[in-house]
Amino acid sequence: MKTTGDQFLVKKINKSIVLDTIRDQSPISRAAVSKMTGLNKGTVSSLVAELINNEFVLEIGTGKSSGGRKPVMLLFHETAGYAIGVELGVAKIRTILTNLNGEMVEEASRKLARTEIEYVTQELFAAIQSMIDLTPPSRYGIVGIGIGVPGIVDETGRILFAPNLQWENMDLNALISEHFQLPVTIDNEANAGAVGEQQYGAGRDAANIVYISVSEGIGTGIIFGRELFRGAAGLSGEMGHMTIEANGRKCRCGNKGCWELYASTSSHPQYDFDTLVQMSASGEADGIRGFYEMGEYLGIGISTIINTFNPELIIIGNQMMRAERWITSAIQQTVATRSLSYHRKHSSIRFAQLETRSTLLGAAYYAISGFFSKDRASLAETM
Amino acid sequence: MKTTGDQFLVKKINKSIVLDTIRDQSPISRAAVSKMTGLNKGTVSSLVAELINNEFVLEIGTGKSSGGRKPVMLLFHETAGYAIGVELGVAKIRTILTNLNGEMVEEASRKLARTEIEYVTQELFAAIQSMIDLTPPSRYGIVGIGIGVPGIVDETGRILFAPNLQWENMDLNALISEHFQLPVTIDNEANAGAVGEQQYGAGRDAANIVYISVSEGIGTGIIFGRELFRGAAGLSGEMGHMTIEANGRKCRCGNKGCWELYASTSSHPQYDFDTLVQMSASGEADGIRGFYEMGEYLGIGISTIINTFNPELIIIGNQMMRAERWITSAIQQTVATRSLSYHRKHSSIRFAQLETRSTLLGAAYYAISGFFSKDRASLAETM
DNA sequence: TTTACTTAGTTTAATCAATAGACAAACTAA
DNA sequence: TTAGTTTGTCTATTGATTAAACTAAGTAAA
Repeated sequence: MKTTGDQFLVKKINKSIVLDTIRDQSPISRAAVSKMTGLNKGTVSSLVAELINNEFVLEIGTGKSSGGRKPVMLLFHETAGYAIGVELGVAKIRTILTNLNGEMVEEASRKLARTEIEYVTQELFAAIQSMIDLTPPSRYGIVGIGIGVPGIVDETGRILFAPNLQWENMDLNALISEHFQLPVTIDNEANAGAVGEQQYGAGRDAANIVYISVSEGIGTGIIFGRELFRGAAGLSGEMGHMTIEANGRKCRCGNKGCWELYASTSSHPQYDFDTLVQMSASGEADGIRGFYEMGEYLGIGISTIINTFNPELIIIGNQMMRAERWITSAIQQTVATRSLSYHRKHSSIRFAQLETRSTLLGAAYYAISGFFSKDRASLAETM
Repeated sequence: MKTTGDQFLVKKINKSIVLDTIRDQSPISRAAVSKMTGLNKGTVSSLVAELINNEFVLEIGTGKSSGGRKPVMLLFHETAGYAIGVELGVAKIRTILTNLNGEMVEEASRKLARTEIEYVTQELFAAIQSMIDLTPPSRYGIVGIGIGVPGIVDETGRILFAPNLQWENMDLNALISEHFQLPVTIDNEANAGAVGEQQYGAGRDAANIVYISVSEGIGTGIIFGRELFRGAAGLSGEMGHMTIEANGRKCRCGNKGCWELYASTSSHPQYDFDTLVQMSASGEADGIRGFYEMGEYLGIGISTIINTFNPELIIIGNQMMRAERWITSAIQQTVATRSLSYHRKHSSIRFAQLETRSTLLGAAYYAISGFFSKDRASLAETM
């Protein structure tokens, strides 16, 4: 059943437009919000009054006059609540605490000695609890927890398969949300990274982004029309397993010639990634050649992505960023020869701006956006 | 500037929900519409009254009582207007006339002797005019023209590049819409085919579809969340040029090892497509083997599509449909070994249900949906 | 035939959100 | 001092939905 329209829907739409405008443009006056949104001045006044009442917006005194009465400047109240972002890796758990603007206020990391579920969940509980303990007092407190994991996650937050952790079919979402009694969002590490870069990093102005997380495997997060794409079952974006050599090496996924066998950090036949970085940094030809070849293969996959999606922006993130200066030209050259010219003109390639925090900040954003997009029933309570 | 909410928006939303419900479920009573949509009985009554007034809906007498007053059954008035769908091919122009339900009422085809722009546009004008001449009288007449073309089209309907017609950068939309003074939508043939199958064919219940148009090249139309995906500049879906052999044959697009070099109807090194069909039909091993290999390569690309998009449905259309019985098992087997099991479970592969009319019906649907989704300003005039 | 009960559809009064426009407040500039 | 401008609030109006009453028109059982 489609949601029908009524006045509550109208108010919800307009209230979130006003709040978004204030958040993006603050400090801003009521009059300016009215002009920008096209909403009537009176409407803006009344919605702002409610937002102030709920502490989502603050007045911070008058601004400069432009020939008439001085405007009262409004600010998004970024510390009315906090969000927790978690990145569950194979060897460590990283956590951050952000305000409602996605600005980091605390950060921590703890090593994981093993990968058994019981041990890891205990460590997760402890890591999250320590962030909660560090949270300053605020109106809404912790508004939610977002978690990025290295594996396939369905739409409900169940981890279907995490090869590196050797987990299968595990309902992490239920576990965490029951323990902390807070809203929890769990997603693939690449999806979270894509969202992080889109909200706070290299993709802030782009509507269509493909984020490529390159480490031991290759994961992708696809954003269309400013929204993360999820396939039929919430799965998607496993482009690391697209075929680029029809009769290439065998992959553990069952396929042959998968992209990640040729372009991930573990794809070099001889040296591991750390060694390659060291060699290249000290100018050794073998290292530089190794990265050049990886860059070419990355370019092959990126060309397919450009022809398929024609995204405004392709962002390369995760471990492979450390090789930026040795792979960039190989990628660019390969893409220049292999992608369709009409598409290439509209696509550019960049490296992640948030460096190693794309996933963490994206995870925190899941919690923040979940808080602000609650459905009508729960909105009525808080807003 | 985001569209803000007001009561006109609410009415527009609800009116289109009511109309959609009647169209999908007709014949249906007002009471049933109210139950299905959750809208108040009075609201439904008043919206239906307006729809009847505008001849979008008809009353067709009473239905069966279920223990009380007999319901008045409502019907979507499918002949209140007509749409024209056009498929511009290399050797011919095909045209159909449909009612507002996308049901074909006229069909025609005319051969193209040459591909020069002047000649082809004259033929297009004549082909469309002959459909207009055949249109029965109705309240709204021809509501629009949709055209599917073999090439890259931008969001405004400008043909950027049509290799088979040898056209470049041509504003076909302006040409046609000025000549007939009607709304015109122009899109790539594969996108139109995807929309056709989604609305009227194999994909009617699916939200996420990838339509693969396989003829001399391979084009794809991607539908997410019941909406056609368009990339940054309205371009997208040129998956025929994804790399499946990193060092494969040279393609005219500049890339090497493009999918369409191995899996299109023109990909056999020795025989042309018609010959292969004939050979296979008469049981010749060479023909059957040829199709088996094509099926394998199709399967390779489809596996990548499954891993990338995890669509509910993959639809194979256009010329390659004629080889359905010889390629199906090769495709299925290849996909079974090459795609990720978690994704494969949620994806199924079918052939186009509208046969050779996917593109034509999709093009007509562009015109119909354009008519029903006019913006508020023009809606006020007609509705 | 009568009576009780159902279902369909309309009408009416109430609610509520946005809007236009009047108005007050506070400022600039001549 | 005065005229004009900008900001923000207040008020009456509009219009869409809704709940609930009401009318219409049937079924079913005593």
